[in-house]
Amino acid sequence: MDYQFKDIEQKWQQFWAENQTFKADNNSAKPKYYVLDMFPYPSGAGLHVGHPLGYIASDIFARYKRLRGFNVLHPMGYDSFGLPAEQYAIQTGQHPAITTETNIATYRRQLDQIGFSFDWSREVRTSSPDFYKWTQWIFMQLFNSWYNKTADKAESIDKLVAYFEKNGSSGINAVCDEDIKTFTAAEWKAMSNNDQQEELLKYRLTYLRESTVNWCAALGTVLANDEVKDGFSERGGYPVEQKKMMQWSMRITAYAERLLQGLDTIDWPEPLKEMQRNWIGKSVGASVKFPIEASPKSSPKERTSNETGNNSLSPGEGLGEAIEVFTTRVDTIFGVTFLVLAPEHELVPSLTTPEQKATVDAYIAQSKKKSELDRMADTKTVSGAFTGSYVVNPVNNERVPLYIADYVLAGYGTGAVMAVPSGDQRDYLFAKHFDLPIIPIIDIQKIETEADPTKEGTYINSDFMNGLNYKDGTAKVIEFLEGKGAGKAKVNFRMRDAIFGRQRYWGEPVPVYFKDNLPHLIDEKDLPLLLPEIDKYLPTETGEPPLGRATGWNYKPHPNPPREGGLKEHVGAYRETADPVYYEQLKEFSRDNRKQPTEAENILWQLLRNNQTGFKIRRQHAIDQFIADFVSLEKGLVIELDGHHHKLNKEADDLRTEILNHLGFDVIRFSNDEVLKSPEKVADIIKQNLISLPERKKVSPTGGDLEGAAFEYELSTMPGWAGSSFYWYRYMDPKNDKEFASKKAIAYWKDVDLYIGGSEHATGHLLYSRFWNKFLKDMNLVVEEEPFKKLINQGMIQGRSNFVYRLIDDEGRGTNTFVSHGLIKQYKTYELHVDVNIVENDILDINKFKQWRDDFKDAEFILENGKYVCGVEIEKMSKSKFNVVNPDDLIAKYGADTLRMYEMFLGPLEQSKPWNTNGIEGVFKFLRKFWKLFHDEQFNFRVSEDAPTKAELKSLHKIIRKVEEDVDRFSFNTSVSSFMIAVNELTDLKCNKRAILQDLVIVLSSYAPHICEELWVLLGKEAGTLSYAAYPKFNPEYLVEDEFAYPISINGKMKMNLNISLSLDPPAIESTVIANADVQKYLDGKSPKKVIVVKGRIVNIVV
RNA sequence: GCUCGGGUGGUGGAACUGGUAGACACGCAGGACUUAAAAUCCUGUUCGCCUUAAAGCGAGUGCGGGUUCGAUUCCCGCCCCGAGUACCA
Repeated sequence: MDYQFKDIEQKWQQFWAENQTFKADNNSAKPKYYVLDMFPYPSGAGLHVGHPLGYIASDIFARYKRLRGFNVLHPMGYDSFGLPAEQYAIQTGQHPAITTETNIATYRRQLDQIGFSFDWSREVRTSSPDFYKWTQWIFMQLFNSWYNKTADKAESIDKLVAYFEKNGSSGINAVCDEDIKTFTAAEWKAMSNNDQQEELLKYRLTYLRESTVNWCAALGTVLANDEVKDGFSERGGYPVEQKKMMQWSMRITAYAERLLQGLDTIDWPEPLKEMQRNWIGKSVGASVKFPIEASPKSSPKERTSNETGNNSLSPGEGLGEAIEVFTTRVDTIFGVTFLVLAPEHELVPSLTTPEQKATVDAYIAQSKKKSELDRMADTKTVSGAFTGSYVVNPVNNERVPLYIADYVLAGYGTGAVMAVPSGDQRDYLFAKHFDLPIIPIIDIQKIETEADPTKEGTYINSDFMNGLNYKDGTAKVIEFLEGKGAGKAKVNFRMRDAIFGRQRYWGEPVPVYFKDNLPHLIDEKDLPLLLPEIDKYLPTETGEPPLGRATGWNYKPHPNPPREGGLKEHVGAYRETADPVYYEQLKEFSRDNRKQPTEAENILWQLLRNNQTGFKIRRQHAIDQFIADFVSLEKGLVIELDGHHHKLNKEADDLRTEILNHLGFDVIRFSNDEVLKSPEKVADIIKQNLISLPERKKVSPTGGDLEGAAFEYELSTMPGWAGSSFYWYRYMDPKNDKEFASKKAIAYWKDVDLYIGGSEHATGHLLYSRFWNKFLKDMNLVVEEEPFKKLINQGMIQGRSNFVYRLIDDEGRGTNTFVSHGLIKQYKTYELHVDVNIVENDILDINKFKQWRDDFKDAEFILENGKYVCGVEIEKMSKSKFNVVNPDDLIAKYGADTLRMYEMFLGPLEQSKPWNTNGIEGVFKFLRKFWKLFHDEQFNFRVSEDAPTKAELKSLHKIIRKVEEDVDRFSFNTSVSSFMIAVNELTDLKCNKRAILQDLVIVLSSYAPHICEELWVLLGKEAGTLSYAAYPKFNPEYLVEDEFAYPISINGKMKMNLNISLSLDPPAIESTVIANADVQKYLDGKSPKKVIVVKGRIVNIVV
């Protein structure tokens, strides 16, 4: 039979699935090899031909490693939390879990038909509770840890507490917030528990703090720095503004240095490492304090210079009395002629003199108005304002005027710079603009037209530094500043702590509840904290995140220590945690209220009492800080009756409803009039409501009885990168419900040996993953410092768009006539994207075009040479450009083996390139040719048992070695070419010998697994054994030649080839060559000056 | 601006540590088979010149220079394309 790829591929895909051929074993004597792909977000659009590129490469590699005797872990899963499913949910009301499920099914189908050797028994999904349980668990470990700089690792927060108890805060060397308190051991012990918790939060590796965040109103969420590009959201391109919000953050900055150093130990593409280095942004310099001149309100003129000296504060006296700057050129400090603060700097208001207030306020207002983008685009215009205040230069006690300007960024360093106009171009321009002095401080500096940042030469105008060079000068000035307490050497990082909350629904809930406004972890036993159901995927009316809509979603802390005894246990739990005095008061109010019901209340009560609705209803019942008119605790329904005055009170009522919602109650309201008019109708509505409501899930403890206040959960969810920051460990032991992966599994698989994915994750996923990995290492939960030893970025596959050209008539309207690309210069036309699937080799299929869209039904064409030629452009592959090529179509036409090989054949894996289907025929022909080697003219399987010839063995062993070399350096495209060469050679040799073909099947099987499995069985082997066959051993003897056709060049120009025995030495070769008649002809009587002979390579004659 | 990639036929691309530039494939042209088409097979295909032909000559890896017997490969300067990043003090 001819090559029937459809049957063959289906058959083997089914076989692999049924026999779990690629299931990896956690117990194996074989060496391990972990090949990982960046798992996809399952989007609604499905896969296009760009997606599988990396998967094919990693699959070839994984299959190859199996042949080489490795125990290969090659899993796949889905990063299935994320925005698109949620946006879709907002538009359609479809639950994101359903959308996600559907999309995953499509992905799975598409992946399966490409024939990947994934171990599907290990599939993970970040959105499934048994996965995100561990995301939450790791979050808890981070919360329970702090970073000990002395030990240079994360440690348990208990250790910090123990230290505080013993030594107070002195001597602690931690990565923490800036506003930490200093206290003694006794003071610590005297603190209330809440105060202690508040202080500890400043040390925890994940913490809650008011931070400036990137707020994207359109998406309704904050975004991480890496999710913002040029002031717009990376997803969707919506504007992003800076906003202060209470936010969860991860103290990734604790790991800045280790993240930087680790880059030198891993085999990653240099550009990617460079991106991470830039992102971390380490700069070595010094921090210097410039004391603020006393009494900024008095006019500077009133003081003498003598006073200035006296008034200068001794540095380091405390915050607010000096301005701290960070500089990488502390050696230029004698050139400081002004200081500049960011307009947002917190000291600006207090340092602005009354005379300057109007100017400063105007400037701040103006710079606030400028969008982030304007601010970046407009780097030429100099702008700023004088505050009226002065600071003192600590090295020479000179008065230095203090300005604000938006070229200083609040977010970097201290938000303040010491300006040295002679050395910094921005400072130079600023000084020119405001007519400030420019002092040269290095002898060779040239500052007539611009700043000169040179480090060469020696210092001038620099007092004690005069005459010194850069290195000595820097050391000297730091020594001076340290002696005076005015500064010290400092390393600064650009990287900020990562914001860890999103005001979104479709993400991991944060396992935290609030008590007295302080966050507390839920009990580990209560993991996973499930994502609750909500009615709409939108923020609440009060602007809370969508989780605020969840009813009955509250945390009940476990009594501590646990006690037996039903209700009383819960009462006790509440009493420990809530304000008992207030609650008692509330209960009294309730009792009073019950005695004095309004008319409406009374009428309704008669219809609700004694389970008349089928449910127990209480009246005037205290819940949290409120008293509900009526309530069913069982169903969580609060019924409120509003008098007229309530209308005036709408805001307070809404708030109350909101809080009750948080506590798990639905609220329905009736007016007194409604009840008085038809009480039965109201009672019936209440009954219907009760029936339709589900049971309240969480029964919350309160005082008097079981119901009432419980603790609110955190309402943000985790960001998209949470689950992907450890998922590679979960694959090692995906079903484990005791640990995220067992110690044993981690000890065996250790880390990822090869990781393939796109470079778009450079500063997001790949940085966060390294951070979590280092943390897990510190906690002794994993064994390697770096998670991904070797990483390869596959290039982007761009789309190749085709265009047709529509003729424009005299009135400028589009006609229904289309002009071929070669002729468009002679006509007035405009271009239209045309579906690339109805274009072949840039020739439009006119019939398909007419069917493509209704309005083209009667299209006419102006052709060239009888054909309609389309225009071409390289663009991003996207639906709207009609240039998406779907792998399904190609598989249907050519099969998966052809697609796999063609994607590799396209060019080097790491290079970006446009997709072009033009060459795919060649690969398909190759596979048919390969198939034919095993078959006779009538397609009967026929393999000879004869001994192979030397030429056949040579072809085989060439390819054996080539594939070894190519796979090792991830050069898959060159292997494909070599396979073609091998098959061409064997076809020419008419080789159908088992001794050759059987090995060839093994070698090719990682690239084209289906056809090889089929031939393997035809060769009489057991089905399924090919994947674990031994890769043929390369024997160099088969490649040894007796002769070599030496290229003979004269003065470096190749003239001819000469067959010479390889046994000859260079001198013998030389004489053979010179003696040759043809060579003599070229020499034309001249005698050679010099002859270079490289054995087995070349002969070059110089004349 | 800075950092990192990359410029090779009509196209995708190959060429190991400096040693026959253009492998392999697409496309194109011509031919065979066929009533015809598809499929398949064969031949040619860097450019220019010369030639009936065989053959020959010259140029050529973005541009200009250098090192070398010999450079797509190494060095210097420049141009262009792509990616990342940006008042980072």
